Amino acid sequence: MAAARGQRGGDRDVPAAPNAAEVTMPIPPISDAPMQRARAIPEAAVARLAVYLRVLSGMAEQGIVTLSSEELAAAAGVNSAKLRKDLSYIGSYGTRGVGYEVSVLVDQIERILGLTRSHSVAVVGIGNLGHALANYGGFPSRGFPVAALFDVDPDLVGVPVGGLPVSHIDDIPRICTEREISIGVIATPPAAAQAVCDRLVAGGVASIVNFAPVVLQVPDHVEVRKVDLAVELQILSFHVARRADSMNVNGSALGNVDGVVIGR
Amino acid sequence: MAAARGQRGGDRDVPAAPNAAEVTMPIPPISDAPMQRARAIPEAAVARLAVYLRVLSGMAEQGIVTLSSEELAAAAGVNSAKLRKDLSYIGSYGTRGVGYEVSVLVDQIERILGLTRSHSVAVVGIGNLGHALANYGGFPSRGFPVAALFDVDPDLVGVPVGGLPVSHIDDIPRICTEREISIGVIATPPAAAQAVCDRLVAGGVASIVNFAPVVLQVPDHVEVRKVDLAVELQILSFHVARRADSMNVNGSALGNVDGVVIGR
DNA sequence: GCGACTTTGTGCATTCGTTCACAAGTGGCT
DNA sequence: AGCCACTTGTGAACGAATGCACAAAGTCGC
Ligand SMILES: NC(=O)c1ccc[n+]([C@@H]2O[C@H](COP(=O)([O-])OP(=O)(O)OC[C@H]3O[C@@H](n4cnc5c(N)ncnc54)[C@H](O)[C@@H]3O)[C@@H](O)[C@H]2O)c1
Ligand SMILES: NC(=O)c1ccc[n+]([C@@H]2O[C@H](COP(=O)([O-])OP(=O)(O)OC[C@H]3O[C@@H](n4cnc5c(N)ncnc54)[C@H](O)[C@@H]3O)[C@@H](O)[C@H]2O)c1
Repeated sequence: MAAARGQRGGDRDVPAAPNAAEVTMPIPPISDAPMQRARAIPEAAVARLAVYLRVLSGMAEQGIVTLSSEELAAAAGVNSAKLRKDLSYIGSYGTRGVGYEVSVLVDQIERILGLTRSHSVAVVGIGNLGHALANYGGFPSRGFPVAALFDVDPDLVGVPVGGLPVSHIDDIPRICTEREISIGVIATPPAAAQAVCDRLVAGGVASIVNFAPVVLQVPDHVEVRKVDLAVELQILSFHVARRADSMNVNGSALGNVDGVVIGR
Repeated sequence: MAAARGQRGGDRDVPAAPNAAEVTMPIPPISDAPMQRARAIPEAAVARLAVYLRVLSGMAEQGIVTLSSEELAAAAGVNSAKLRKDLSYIGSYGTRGVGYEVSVLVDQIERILGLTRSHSVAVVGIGNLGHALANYGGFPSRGFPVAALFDVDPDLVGVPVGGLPVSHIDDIPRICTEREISIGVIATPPAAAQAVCDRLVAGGVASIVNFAPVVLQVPDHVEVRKVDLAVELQILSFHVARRADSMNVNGSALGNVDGVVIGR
């Protein structure tokens, strides 16, 4: 039964077709090519642009006015060629022989990332994690005001968290529509995540960040980014194991109990 | 001054060389090829294996014994060809015409991910997020016991959180070495992250998960996975803006105020 | 035992992303 | 005015990851 697909942000992977239809165009043989179909920015580049933006904001605060791709690249932890190519996707805002003006880059990246308008966020599941998210000041200050909180627990409903009262999950569709929520954050136990996700979608939310360790099934027009701590830890574990293996010239993997890892 | 690189997990990107030296081997012309040098598993596949593992664990609990690549792929939200290729990196454990045995896959994936031994975790920065992490039961139960907590705040030092007393950050190197911490989780304010990271590295920690919105500079042998909420939100914002743009056949982007997005 | 059917495992083409390396601009200095 | 040092922007080569499609390998019913 071909089950719904969706689930954009695999983990550290960059899925291909965003919308299926419309983006790919298998048979464009003759036809008129009207305009260059808004050059696509590689998914991976978008993620890095967000990082550049933060680094640049920090630099702006330090009063830095101009910098070279080499400097920005070092600060962002990437290769300078990659950085220049990333920036080239959004236009040509540098000056050869000089570098980039910080404020110009900030403006342009914000424009591309759609940060010129703010995007209201709803957090669902006000437990340990949900509390942390609701109280976190870093979102509102960056154009992502937390405009709704939801939980199923009657003891929580009505209680203000981070200055905003918690609503009941039954009201998700109505309130999300009313408050024009554009991003939903799921921080419920795994078992509840799919149901919560469905309600968010019913409320018109097309962008979701999911902290629950489950794979959400969503319609095509909805984008899900997964944040999965357990997966992160397991990836690290994999690399640790790998490193240990490659040192295993003489076997005895289990004998190696004195866990000091290269002390430095 | 070539500044330190490092910073493994860009975001949604899959950096190439894990260890630089040792992994690639430019000139293996004649020489004896003893064994096939542990075929490399693509970085992106590793992340998915962790997801398959969780899905499989869930299935095992439901009493499912056998399943096909198609079924597992649907449950994990990926294409079945990709799933089979991912599994093929770790060996051939399926039966043609039948499928895979859940318990076999679970064992094999755990083996590959290095989950046969447990990896002690230290959390640094016991604030909102740190508390949530320290109290979270999902890590210990999956082979990642939280074995140390650190903070700079004197009021917190000594206080037990999730059953474990908080230690002072000055003791990071000593305690990490003593307790054989293999993974460090940074949940401090951004300004403190680099210093904390340095101490973890000094304590022999070679794997780090960083929640602070800063780019950490680490030596080559240390792997950093970044978890960056703000970046996730901005990526979603980008796609929202993009969708809005592509609908803009007749302009008036700002006029579209009745946020209902295809309600469904 | 045999043939029909199912599902794996993988070679291959393709698409996506990174890196190299250099021509083309820019500003400053003489 | 001309030259030089510097830095961008990008074409092109490379490499990684994805998806297709099918042969190989197995099961099941008879
Ligand atoms: N706490 C962490 O550090 C951490 C780390 C990684 C992943 N996670 C994941 O994040 C999620 C939340 O974790 P947590 O530690 O905050 O859990 P928690 O148990 O503290 O909080 C869960 C909250 O969700 C609410 N809830 C339960 N069912 C609900 C429903 N149907 N609709 C709405 N709300 C509902 C509960 O009332 C509770 O307030 C879990 O899926 C967990 O696996 C948490
Ligand atoms: N809370 C969230 O939902 C959230 C979301 C995304 C990112 N983050 C990031 O995670 C980090 C932690 O967020 P938070 O909300 O828990 O912040 P918080 O202010 O609640 O907690 C920070 C903790 O770090 C401690 N600390 C300060 N300096 C330290 C140092 N030098 N060494 C060790 N500990 C130190 C503080 O005492 C405090 O306990 C921040 O970098 C934040 O940007 C948080």
